[in-house]
Amino acid sequence: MQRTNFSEMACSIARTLDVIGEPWSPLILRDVYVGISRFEQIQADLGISRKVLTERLNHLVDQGVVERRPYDNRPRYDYHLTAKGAELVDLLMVMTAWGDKWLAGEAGPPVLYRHHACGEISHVDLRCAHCGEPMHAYDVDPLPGPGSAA
Amino acid sequence: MQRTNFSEMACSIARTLDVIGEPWSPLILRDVYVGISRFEQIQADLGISRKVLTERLNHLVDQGVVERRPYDNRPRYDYHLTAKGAELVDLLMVMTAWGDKWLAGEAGPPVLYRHHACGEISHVDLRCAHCGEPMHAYDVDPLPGPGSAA
DNA sequence: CCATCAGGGTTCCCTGAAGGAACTTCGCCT
DNA sequence: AGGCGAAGTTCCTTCAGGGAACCCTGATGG
Repeated sequence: MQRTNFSEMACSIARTLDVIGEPWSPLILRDVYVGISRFEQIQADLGISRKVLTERLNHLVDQGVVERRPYDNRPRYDYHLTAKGAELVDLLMVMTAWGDKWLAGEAGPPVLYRHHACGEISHVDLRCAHCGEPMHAYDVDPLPGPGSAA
Repeated sequence: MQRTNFSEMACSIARTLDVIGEPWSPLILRDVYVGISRFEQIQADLGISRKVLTERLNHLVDQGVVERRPYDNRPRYDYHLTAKGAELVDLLMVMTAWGDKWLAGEAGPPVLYRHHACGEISHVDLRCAHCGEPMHAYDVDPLPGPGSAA
């Protein structure tokens, strides 16, 4: 995607974008997460160009969020999330929650999440890791950190 | 960014990407959120091309996540988050948390969040909106919803 | 034992978006 | 009247995405 290399930016958002910010990457991650794990399956599911899919998968593997595994004696591989990648799914769940709320379409969401603990179809809510209270845009003061140009 | 129009995909992740998935958009949102709200300021802070910044801001305004306001009698404008945009900040906080954890760099994060409720510099954790228990990748079953091709 | 098949890519060309710098516009300021 | 500064706009060049065709490898099958 970006000509500009975000990883130089000393910003966690920018660096995260450098990992999954390229076009298609979040959708590829979603597919891998829900079990669409083979090249052909992902390509067919997303309608993505094979060239771009190759590039994205290589990049995700390089970044350590996805793992390439042989599943046959023949040269056949599938892709699985690493621990690092599994935590990126948080991002997908937040995108899903926001999209469901603000952009709800006719066809409805393609992925529903049933929460093991309560058994309900639910969505995520953000809490403070420290005190457990809700933590959204106006529940915090954003403070310029060391890497800020502001 | 994408030639392919994600908004057609009947997928909340894809539709969300259609709003803030283009290169730079999340970083622009971050700037607006932390108070870097004028065209020149954002351009200088990010080093983004003026052309692309214009396009992104127009798109964000069209999507209703950012609002353009005059701040002078002269033709001067600044940009502010709408309610829809403020909820997108959730996404930035999750990206920050993930990036801080997995991609920590020398310079450290550019934005720190101090939580009003507890006064601590903290980060977000995802909870089930229904039962309040932790909700991450392997705490849920992703179920194919109506829009899925799987 | 050669032909076919299927998965997983790679190569090629074409188009369109990002980068970058120069130019424009509008209204204040002196 | 001339200059300034914010906020764009225009133009050109370069590079990444789309799409289709091609390639390679190890079964399988007649």
